[in-house]
Amino acid sequence: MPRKKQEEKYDKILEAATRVFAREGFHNAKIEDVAKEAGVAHGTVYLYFDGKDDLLISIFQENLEELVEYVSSEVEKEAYAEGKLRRMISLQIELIETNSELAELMLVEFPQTGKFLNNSVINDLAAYIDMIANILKEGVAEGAFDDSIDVNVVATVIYSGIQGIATRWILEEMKYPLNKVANEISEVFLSGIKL
Amino acid sequence: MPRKKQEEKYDKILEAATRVFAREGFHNAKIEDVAKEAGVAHGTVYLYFDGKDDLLISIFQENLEELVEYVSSEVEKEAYAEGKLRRMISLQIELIETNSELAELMLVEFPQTGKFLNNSVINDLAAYIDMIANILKEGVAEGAFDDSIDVNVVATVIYSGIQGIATRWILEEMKYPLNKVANEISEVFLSGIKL
Amino acid sequence: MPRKKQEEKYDKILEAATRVFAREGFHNAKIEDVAKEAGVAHGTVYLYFDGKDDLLISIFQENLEELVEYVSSEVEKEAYAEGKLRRMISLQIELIETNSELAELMLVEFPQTGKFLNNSVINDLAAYIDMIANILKEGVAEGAFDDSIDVNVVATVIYSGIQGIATRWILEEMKYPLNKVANEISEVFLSGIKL
Amino acid sequence: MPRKKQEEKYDKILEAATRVFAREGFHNAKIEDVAKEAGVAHGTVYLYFDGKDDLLISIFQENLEELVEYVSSEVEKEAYAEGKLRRMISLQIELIETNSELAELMLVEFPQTGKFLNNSVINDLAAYIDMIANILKEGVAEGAFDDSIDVNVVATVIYSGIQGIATRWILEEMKYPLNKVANEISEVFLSGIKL
DNA sequence: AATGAATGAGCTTTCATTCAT
DNA sequence: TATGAATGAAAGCTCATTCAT
Repeated sequence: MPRKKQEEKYDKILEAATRVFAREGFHNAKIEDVAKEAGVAHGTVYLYFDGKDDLLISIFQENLEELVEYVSSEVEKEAYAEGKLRRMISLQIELIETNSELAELMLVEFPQTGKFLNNSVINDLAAYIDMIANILKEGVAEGAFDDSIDVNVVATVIYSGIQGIATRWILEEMKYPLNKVANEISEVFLSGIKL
Repeated sequence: MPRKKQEEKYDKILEAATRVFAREGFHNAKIEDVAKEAGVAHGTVYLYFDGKDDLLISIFQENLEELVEYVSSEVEKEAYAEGKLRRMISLQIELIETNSELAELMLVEFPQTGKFLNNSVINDLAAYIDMIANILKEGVAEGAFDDSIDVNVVATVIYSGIQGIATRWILEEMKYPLNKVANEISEVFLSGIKL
Repeated sequence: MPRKKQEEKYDKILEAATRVFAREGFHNAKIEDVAKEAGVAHGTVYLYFDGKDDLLISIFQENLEELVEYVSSEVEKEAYAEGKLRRMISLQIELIETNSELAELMLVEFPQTGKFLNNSVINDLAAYIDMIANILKEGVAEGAFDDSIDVNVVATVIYSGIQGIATRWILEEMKYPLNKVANEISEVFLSGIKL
Repeated sequence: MPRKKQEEKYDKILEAATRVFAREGFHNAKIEDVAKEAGVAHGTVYLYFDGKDDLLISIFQENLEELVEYVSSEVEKEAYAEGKLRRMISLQIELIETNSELAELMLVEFPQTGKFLNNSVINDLAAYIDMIANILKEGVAEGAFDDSIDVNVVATVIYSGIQGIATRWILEEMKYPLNKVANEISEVFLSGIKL
């Protein structure tokens, strides 16, 4: 499997796959479609990836890692937990809006196919929720958040709330701007957990 | 007279399909599997349903309708919005736990396949969220809930939060009892919107 | 995999495969060709066989067994080893001539593909050579054959001599009648081992 | 000057192909494997050969020619037909044992693929059998061999007997030393045809 | 109504071959 | 000469669907 100079092509195929899988759904998508979208012959896809499954797993891995890193670093710019949580939520919403194909794959395709694939992806997802849980713990330590909450459950609810909003938005074909709701969500959750 | 027999078989196939689709995933599942699970020949499936897609749509429709009806009627037993919301949340969680295969289908398979299918299902889902939105409106009218909230967004967040918790629970293979979290969720959201 | 009433189709496909594999060579032959030759759709082949390999193995097994049985019983009609050996050789030659496609498969395709397949077939072949060795042993016991011969080596040489003659005959596209040489072969070997 | 280098690579590839084809079987072998075994890029193979088929044909031709020449010259060192035949048989066995990969290709792969290839190879094989037939003719002329034999049939049987022994030896994965059987074979055939 | 044998479109994947470098 | 990335024909196999019984 070539890499290096040819990372260019590797990336091109991966991006094409992201678009095609999001558009057609993983199972409906054909390798041929991905190849066409990437402007290569379908055989070329197999030079860079082990097959259709590997393509999907690679998309998840390449992007989740990057995402967690980016959001983590951004969030650290805020001094207090409340700010961190707001930042995280708006960042997340923003990313979904900017990168809706990837989001669609993550939110809509992943649950369906994830079960049958390598679960390193599940671990990456867990890392993301852990990040939220850590913000909540900080808030509790700061004395800003209610200490009776179960941080893991609430973290999951927050993650899921965003995910759900985004999923709905995607299924409703992105008819309205998503960023407006970031504040609304932040308010609901913050009122819900602030002392 | 044969009517009874027929409906019996219709239901048997539908239930078998629910189980098989949840277990294998819609795309991986074979009509043959569904037929075997239902104890009929695979040809028989086509006497009751138009095909694989119709089977999935039928599952969604039959159950969503029933669900909305049941939850609506239960919720009406409560006098105030807060009680209604608590009731709705715990009922929803309970149903997911009791009927995890159906829930899995709704939460995990639907988003993936729903897009490509008849969107009457999307309308049914919308009806469910509307029901939540109506509870919220009542709460605002009662003066119990913050009137600055956008009831549609919050309804979606609540719906999604539950959905998300459940999805995670399903993907983590139902390792812990779900009902414990119903209260936690109710508290978060109610604190978040109560005056 | 259906059987029973449909053994008819099972046989039809097996015979078609024998012809096609002999004609095209196992590796060059396409399932499609076999299906066409049998007058069925290519999918049907998979109802009766697990795949291309299974088709080849099945041909070997179905026929070798039958062959060993038939030749054994025929040979037993002779009282003495010399007669048995003559009978075996002429029978073998005759069968090859009558059933040249099968013979071709056995002699030409098997060695190439056999290595990579299930070796129950190799055992069946061994059974055949054992049968020859047993005739030789009888001859030695009768005092008719030279007791200094290694029966296993000679049995293999006899088997191979026939096989080789047949292979050559097949590769030269069956230009001359094979049965004429049966006697010649018998003479060579019998003179070679008779006292 | 580059001539030397070139021929070196030609030979290196040919030898690599012999090994790989014998090990994997012609159809299972990949040009990539041959190239790797020869220590060149797979594109390079096409600078020296027209393709996969040409590679196989070239192996046959290069080696058969050499073989016939070598055996002929060796055989001529014997004065009488009987000696020539013994010499030929033991030489043949020895060569097979020494050069088992090539032998495997000749004996196991050739019949399968030979049919579909250029038949100059078949002619070379015929030349080899002719050589045996000529020895037999000499023997008859010397008055040493039975003049009632059909020299062509017997030549083929002898050739095939050796071939068969060798094939069996190869398929049984060379578990026993082959040279022991050379004498045995010679005895059987010589007793069979000597007066 | 029920069956299940048969169909064949359509997919993934492999790999001999080409050709720009 | 040598390379190896790229190509795309070709093949095996699956399974939703049909339909004769």
